[in-house]
Amino acid sequence: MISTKGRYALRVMIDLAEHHQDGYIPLKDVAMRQGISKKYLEIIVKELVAGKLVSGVSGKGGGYKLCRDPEDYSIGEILEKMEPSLTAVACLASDAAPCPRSSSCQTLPLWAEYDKLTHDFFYGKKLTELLIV
Amino acid sequence: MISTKGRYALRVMIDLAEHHQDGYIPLKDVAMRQGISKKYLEIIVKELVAGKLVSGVSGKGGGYKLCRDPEDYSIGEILEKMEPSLTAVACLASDAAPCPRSSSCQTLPLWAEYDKLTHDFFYGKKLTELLIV
DNA sequence: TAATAACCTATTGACATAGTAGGTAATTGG
DNA sequence: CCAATTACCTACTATGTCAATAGGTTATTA
Repeated sequence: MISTKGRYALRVMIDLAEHHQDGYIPLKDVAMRQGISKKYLEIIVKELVAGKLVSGVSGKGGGYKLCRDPEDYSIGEILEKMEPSLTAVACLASDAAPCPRSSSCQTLPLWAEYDKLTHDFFYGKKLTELLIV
Repeated sequence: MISTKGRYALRVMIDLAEHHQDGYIPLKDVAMRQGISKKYLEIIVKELVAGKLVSGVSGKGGGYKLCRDPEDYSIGEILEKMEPSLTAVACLASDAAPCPRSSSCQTLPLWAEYDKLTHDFFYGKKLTELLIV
């Protein structure tokens, strides 16, 4: 399941993309428009900054802004910054302990196939495909 | 994420399918072969029984057995019996509270499309595709 | 009739989720 | 130049889910 962090992050990115020409956007505005607590969004945007997806400037006239042009973001990379893993099963997560059954596991190929499907879907979709403007 | 319940349930179903000709299979045997605690499997199999996927018989000579032929099960229906929801976001779960933003939500179509992809993938796969025998 | 096996209720430790609270540091418009 | 604005930081917490474990009772038959 995609958590609120992933979903809200996507909405923040959409919001910033739609106001990309307006320079730095205060988080207050995004929170207002999206109907999400500003305090909670702070946590989320912090991770987006750490992931080099957006940049922030403090002080009056400051706010957040996309680092690149909106068309250069895929949904997949946004979600992967926020979710511990986009993978369907713990066995395939990047931080997974090696499983002794993996070589003989009859279900592993199924999960791997689904993982590829998921990855291709979300990395194939671009942020601009979700914009209204 | 698919939980252990879903993954173990699938392995139980595979195990029962591979021993389908042997009549009722004691859970002890399945637990032994799969390397999963029998106690935990009891919880899982109980739900499979409630979902009419397998049937159980008590007493000596008893055990569990698939209700239908192995080729008549899809992976999707097995997983949906065990997981609260196969859906990617809470908004689309069957027990979800109606969201006031749904009509204007810019991300909802994305989640819906991914949900369909997931559904089609897992319902398209059959249990027999995972068998060795 | 004793062994076997399903079936039942309850409990628990660990962890993740979805926030809240209250502050400090940086920057600039007036 | 300073007060308003805004990002940035650390910490805390309630709630719920997950992944089991524990200890029984009931049903069936070799």
